[in-house]
Amino acid sequence: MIDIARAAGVSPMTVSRAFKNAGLVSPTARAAVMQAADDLGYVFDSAASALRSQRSDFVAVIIPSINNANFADTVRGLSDGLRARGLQILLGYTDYDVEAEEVLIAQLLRRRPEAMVVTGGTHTDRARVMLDKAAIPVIEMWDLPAHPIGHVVGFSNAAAMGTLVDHLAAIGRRRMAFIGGDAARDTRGTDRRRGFVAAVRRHGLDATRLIDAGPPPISMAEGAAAMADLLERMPDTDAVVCVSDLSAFGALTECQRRGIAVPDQVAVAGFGDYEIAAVCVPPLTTVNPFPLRIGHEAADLILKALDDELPGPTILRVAPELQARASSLGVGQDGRLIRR
Amino acid sequence: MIDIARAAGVSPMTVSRAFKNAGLVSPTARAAVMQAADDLGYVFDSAASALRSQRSDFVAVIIPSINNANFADTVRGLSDGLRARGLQILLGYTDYDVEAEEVLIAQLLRRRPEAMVVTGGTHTDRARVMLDKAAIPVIEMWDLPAHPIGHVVGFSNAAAMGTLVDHLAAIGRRRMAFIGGDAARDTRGTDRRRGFVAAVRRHGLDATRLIDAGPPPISMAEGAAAMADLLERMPDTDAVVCVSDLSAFGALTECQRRGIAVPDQVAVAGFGDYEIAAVCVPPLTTVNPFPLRIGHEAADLILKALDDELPGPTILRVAPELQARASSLGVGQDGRLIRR
DNA sequence: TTGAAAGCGCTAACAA
DNA sequence: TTGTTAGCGCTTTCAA
Repeated sequence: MIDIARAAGVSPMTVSRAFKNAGLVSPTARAAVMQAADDLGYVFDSAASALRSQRSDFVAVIIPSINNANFADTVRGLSDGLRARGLQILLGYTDYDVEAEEVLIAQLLRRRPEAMVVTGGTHTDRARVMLDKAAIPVIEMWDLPAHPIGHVVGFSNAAAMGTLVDHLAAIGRRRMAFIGGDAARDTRGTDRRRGFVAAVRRHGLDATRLIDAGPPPISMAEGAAAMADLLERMPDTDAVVCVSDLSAFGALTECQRRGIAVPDQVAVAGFGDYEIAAVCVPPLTTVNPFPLRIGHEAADLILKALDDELPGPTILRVAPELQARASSLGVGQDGRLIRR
Repeated sequence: MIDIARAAGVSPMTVSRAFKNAGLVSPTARAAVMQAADDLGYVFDSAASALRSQRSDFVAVIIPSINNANFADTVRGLSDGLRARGLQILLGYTDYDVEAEEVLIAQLLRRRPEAMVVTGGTHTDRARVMLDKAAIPVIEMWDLPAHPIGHVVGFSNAAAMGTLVDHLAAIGRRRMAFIGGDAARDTRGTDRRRGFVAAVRRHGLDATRLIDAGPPPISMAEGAAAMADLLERMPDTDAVVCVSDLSAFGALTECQRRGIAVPDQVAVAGFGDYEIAAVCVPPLTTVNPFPLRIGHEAADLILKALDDELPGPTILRVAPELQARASSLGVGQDGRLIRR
């Protein structure tokens, strides 16, 4: 910066101001600085800036998996909303492991992010302490934690599953099964299972058809294997709810391979409204949690929190929406959806 | 750090050394430092460390889209390989736009990454100049650029497509079509189209059945729409190659909706070997580019480059593999694949 | 609108 | 194995 200052015939401070593009520098000076910077191939050093100003312009974001279209959409929403303010995302993923999350939080906090976004409300005690002490805005998303750390942008996974079960009950399904992951790890998956069981019982139906498909995330292939298992053990099942659209698609294909009619013999439903749900044949009944909107709202919340415009911890509900499609409803000759 | 030093009864330098966990500190001193740090809730400041040591421990990685399972796998491979050395990924995505890439490169270079990984070999002139001047290891991946900037981990998209066309020709397909994106933007997609045309011509066949499905990435739904278009305009087509498995799956579903038999009437093939290709019915013939391996190899290359163990620019080929499945071959009564 | 002085929190370099 | 000194490249603060 000193070199640029010399070349432009100004002080380093003017160079600094020119790069912050506030209106605090004369157009002449700015032009001279930019010219010199270009000539000398100068690249601004954010680390030095961050150290002195105590503003890193980082927002840390932790998601369970980088390989998931829904979380990717949320990150896009965050990224879009934060970019306008010059905030950059520092991304980490946990592979659905709270211990890994703790390590990640410790690591990311060293970079002095201005805010931290985490997925879900389940964290280790140490993770909670670290986030508390960090004294930065914290946002939990994709859930409605019973004991939030800071702000929240999410929805009740259990309640959303209830909506799906209500739909299946309304179209006459009585022997519903759930395919999901190992209950211990993926808390959102566990919440969905819990919501399934509660809703099925509420309808006075049998809530014991639960297939454990292993540790999350449940892949398409694992969904297919779980469906095979289910069809062997409980062949009279007339509806299957899967923890996500990906496993639901796997389950659907298993039905196709076995010549089992969907939805005539068994209805199939997923969660997430991934693109595949709308495109596959038949299209999948599912629940849209609006991942992009979650990202946008989280970004908004961060910007407001950084501007001290939030009076206290804010809980923002993004209501999921049922997408009833042919995998549960059936399609008539005229192409319109019909009930069983 | 001064506070920790005081509390632990050592100098700040010893605190610094303890946190670098080299074997340069006595176990006693280290324990005292860690205890004090824990008591005081100290969090190491990477920005200050980066400024003084001129080592950011960042590796910048630029991919076209964060919402793509293949690129996500490559990022996982990179992340796994770099984590062991304490290197953290700074991720950016371009939405398949070279201008956006240029902006991103400028932004990321301000963070002083130790290396930069970009996708493909097409960049703006300014981007090339910036990367040159940055004087850090640069890796281009997912392609074999004609004029590499630095190191390369990739494959020829055109050649890989040729393999697919050869396979279709070998099983007797003669009227092949290609579904892909707007030629101007996605260079890997364009290379695949080019490879398709060249290979089809090599077999003495008509290479004019090219469907433009719009700007990349081509979604499942866009693949379905393109297939509908193709079936209307050239109903005698007996094989369709899509720029990716996602569009290929969309095309497959369009055939299912129209009652067109795959592969009997038309073979469908994709690119990428996404999970859906193996799971859908019938499973999709495709090409596996080994995205995770690309990430691992890129990470290896970076570590070697940072250790000055690379004599010069290195070109690492990761050979893609044809995955011939039932969407092109057909399945006999015994479940084994048969030719047409 | 511009500049001078000081210092953010670490670590390189050197010394003991 | 430990400590001292100086300074990384910016920006805050204050003054002109």
